[in-house]
Order: sequence, then C-alpha cells, then structure tokens
Amino acid sequence: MPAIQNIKVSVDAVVFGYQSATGLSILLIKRNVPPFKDSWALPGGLVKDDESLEDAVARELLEETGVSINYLEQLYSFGKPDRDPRNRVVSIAYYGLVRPDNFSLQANTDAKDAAWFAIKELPELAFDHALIIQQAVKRLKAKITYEPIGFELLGEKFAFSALEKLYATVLDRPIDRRNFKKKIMQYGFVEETNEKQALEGAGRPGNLYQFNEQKYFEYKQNGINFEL
Amino acid sequence: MPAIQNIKVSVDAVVFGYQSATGLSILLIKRNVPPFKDSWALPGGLVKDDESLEDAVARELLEETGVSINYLEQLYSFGKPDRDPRNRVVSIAYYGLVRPDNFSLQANTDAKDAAWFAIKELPELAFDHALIIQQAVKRLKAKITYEPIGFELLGEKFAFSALEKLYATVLDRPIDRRNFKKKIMQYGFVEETNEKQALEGAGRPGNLYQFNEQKYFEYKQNGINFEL
DNA sequence: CCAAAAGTGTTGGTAGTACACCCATGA
DNA sequence: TCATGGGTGTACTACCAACACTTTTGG
Repeated sequence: MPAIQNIKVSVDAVVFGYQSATGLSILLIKRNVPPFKDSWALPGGLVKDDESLEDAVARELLEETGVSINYLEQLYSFGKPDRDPRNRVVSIAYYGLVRPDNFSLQANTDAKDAAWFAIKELPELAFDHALIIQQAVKRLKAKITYEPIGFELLGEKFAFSALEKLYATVLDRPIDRRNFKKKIMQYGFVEETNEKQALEGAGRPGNLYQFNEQKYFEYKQNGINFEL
Repeated sequence: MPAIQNIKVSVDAVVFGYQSATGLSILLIKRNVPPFKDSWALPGGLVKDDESLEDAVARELLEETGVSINYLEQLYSFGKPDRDPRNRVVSIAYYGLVRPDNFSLQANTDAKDAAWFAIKELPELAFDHALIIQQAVKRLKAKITYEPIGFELLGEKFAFSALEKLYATVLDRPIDRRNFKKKIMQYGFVEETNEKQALEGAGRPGNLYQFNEQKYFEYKQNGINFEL
C-alpha cells in the first residue's frame, strides 16, 4: 500500500572508558566526510543487510577506532525524521565499556581521527550525538544503583580508591569512603589481593583488589539494589 | 561504499490494559496477510518516511485496533537478520498503557481482528513477538519499583484493592495490604475521595481513591525508590 | 616532620517487615 | 448469621548515614 520505504538503519556507540586521572571519557571520531565533515561524532555507521545490530556496532568500532569492547548494551533508538540532513536514518544507539588496557586507538577508513574525550570536556558533536551521550550517561548513572559496575571499566587489579572515584564520578557526588567500602565488601564481589599498589606520588600505598567474577555476574543478573 | 542498504524499519506496540477481573492483558491483532496469516501478533507496521517513530506507533494502533493510548515509551529494538522471513526488518518496540475506558476495539485495514488477551493466556505469536512481550513485562516489572504506576492503567477513581492487585499481578507475588497502603499513602500521590465503591458481590464497600497528578508526575520524573 | 592517601568502628535514626483482629455489607 | 472483602497499629529488625583519628609512605 505505501510507497517503498526509504529509511536507512545505522548504529552508534557511546563507549566509556575510565582512568583515575582523567575520570570518565568517551570515544569519539572526527568525521572526514560530509555532512559535519571535521566535526567530532560517535563511532557508528550503516548496518549491513546480513549482520546483526550488535555485529554492526562491533565492526564499526573496530574499523573506525581499533578499540575492542568489554561490554555492550543497547541504549535507545533515535528516529526523528530530520536527525540526518541527507536522508532519513534511524539509529540504534549502544553503549559500551572498555578497560584501560584496551584503550589504544587506531584510526582508519571512515575516521580521520579517533580520540578519548573527558566527559566534562566534550567538543561540539555532529547530528544529535550530544543527546545520545546524555542518555548514555543517564543510563550509566541509573545502572550503577541496581547492578555492580566497574569490572568492565577497571583493570584486572585496582586500588579501592579507584573504584570509589569511579562511583563518585559517575554519580557526580562525593562518597563516604568507609560506608562505601563496607557496602561493597558486604556483597562479596570484590576481594582483596595480597599485592600492594605501586606508588604514584605521596601517600600510603593501598592494597590492590579484584572482582570475583562469579559473584559479580550473579549480582549483575539478579539486579541487586545498591543505594549508595 | 557499500551496496545499497535494504532494511525496513517498523514499530511494534505492546499495549497493556488492566482490569481487576482479568488482570493484566495485552492487545493483539490477528494478521490477515502472510506471513503468519491468521496468527496473532502485536499491532505495528512499517514507519513512513516522514513520520516519527512515536507517530508511527500511534497511527498503527489507531488503524489496527482503534485504541488510543495513555502512555507510551520505547522498549527495545529488535534487529536479528532473520526475524522476518520476507526481508530484513528492524523493529523498534514500544510499550504502552491504556485505561479501561479506552479499551474499546475496532478492527480495521490490516487487522482481521483485534482482541485483549490475559497475559497468562497468550496465544501463539507471529515473528519474535513472544520475545518482545517478555521484555515488555520485564520492563513493566522493573519500572514499578522505581516509579509510581497505575495512573495510566486504572480509571479515574479506583478501589485501593485494585491498585494493590495491580501491583501484586505485575510483581507476581502477594503483597501485604497494610504495608502497601502505608507505603503508598506516605508518598502522597494517591488520595482518598469521599465516594464509596459501588458494590459487586459481597463484602464491605471501600472508599474510592484517585491519583494526585501533580505529585504523581513529580515522583515519576525524579524516580523514587519503591521497594515493596 | 609534614603532606598525602589508606585504613578502620560506633551510634542513631529511619524505613521495611511481619503479623491479627474488627467492620460493613449482601445473601 | 455467614461469607466476603475493607480497614487499621505495633514491635522488631536491618540498613543507611554521619562522623574522626591513626597509619604508612615520600619529600
């Protein structure tokens, strides 16, 4: 009955990385084709006819940035008729988390350049990507209160203060160190190792901690209530 | 660079209704075109080139069932390459809530028939619609714990036990009447009216209650924690 | 010895949970 | 008078929030 539909389907990825020094960062690419040539944008692109949405995200990320991901989840779909000035594109946005050891970038094909930007210092963004990022941050913030988080963002071993800073950063408010540690330890998905932190600057070196993957994923599945 | 993309974009709607007698129901249509001719399916269809996703859902719902909706929210996008046997279709699923006074159905155009099905007695469904419904139920269940719900599902005035049964139904577990009432009333988004329940069968008639829309939507926005 | 970060316990308030009896109505 | 559903209060417990001093290291 209707004329042939002329809508394209794309995926976009909001990829978060975390480092104690810079805090939460997002991976962006610099576009080298119009529209928005030379603007920064989320990695992403058109879905191929025979690949799943998840495969498309992973492929685009690898092509455009060389980053491989530890966690990927669908965020929201954006479909306003005019969000792309060329033609109609419905984009399914995903958000992902990567660990510091996967931070290395390699620009490629569509991307003139790829870079990490601290979440507080994002540049102007192409299309409605600022909106997409805003949604992703909101989701991350919500998620942290009903699921453990951190395993996909921190390295294998980490200082407890790194986890604490991560929560404080995402929630954007200070956290009481003692209550936080009590709370986290009582769940048992974080355990102490017997290694000590390598020193950076002054201060007493702390122990290193690691996630107990078994318990971590149990809590992740069952969705415990946090309430920090 | 790639061959022209050949993917269609559709929307599907999981519409919930609630009645004390039957509990939670979902609105389905009987397909009158192949594939899955004569199967039950979610209302939905292809998005037009110039309409937003939300408009498409509302239009399809009206065309196919004649039902108008009190609440609509995006659920998830489904994009497995083989989910539609004809050609590739990515579907953005929405879920909606309607009040009893909007229950009336009028089949039309694409739909041979439309009907409400109790959630415990769903028929075989076309495509991956069973999966979509499963996700919608999960979402509704999650939502109820961090946002008030009910305004969009109950009538203007309702017996307190209706609200209680709604929660018990969605959460699929018994609820202590006294604690529930204490909890709800303490938030203040439900208020007593001075009307009494019209009797149906035996029992002491209760008061009717209504939502205080102002407070209801405040809580909805700020996302309070429920924990029943 | 000073600065910086890590480690650690106690107390009070609040909110959740468990639980049982009486009341109003129709049949 | 019986069956059905509506209405209500208390006591216990568990969790959250607030809060400060000591320890280890480098400079």
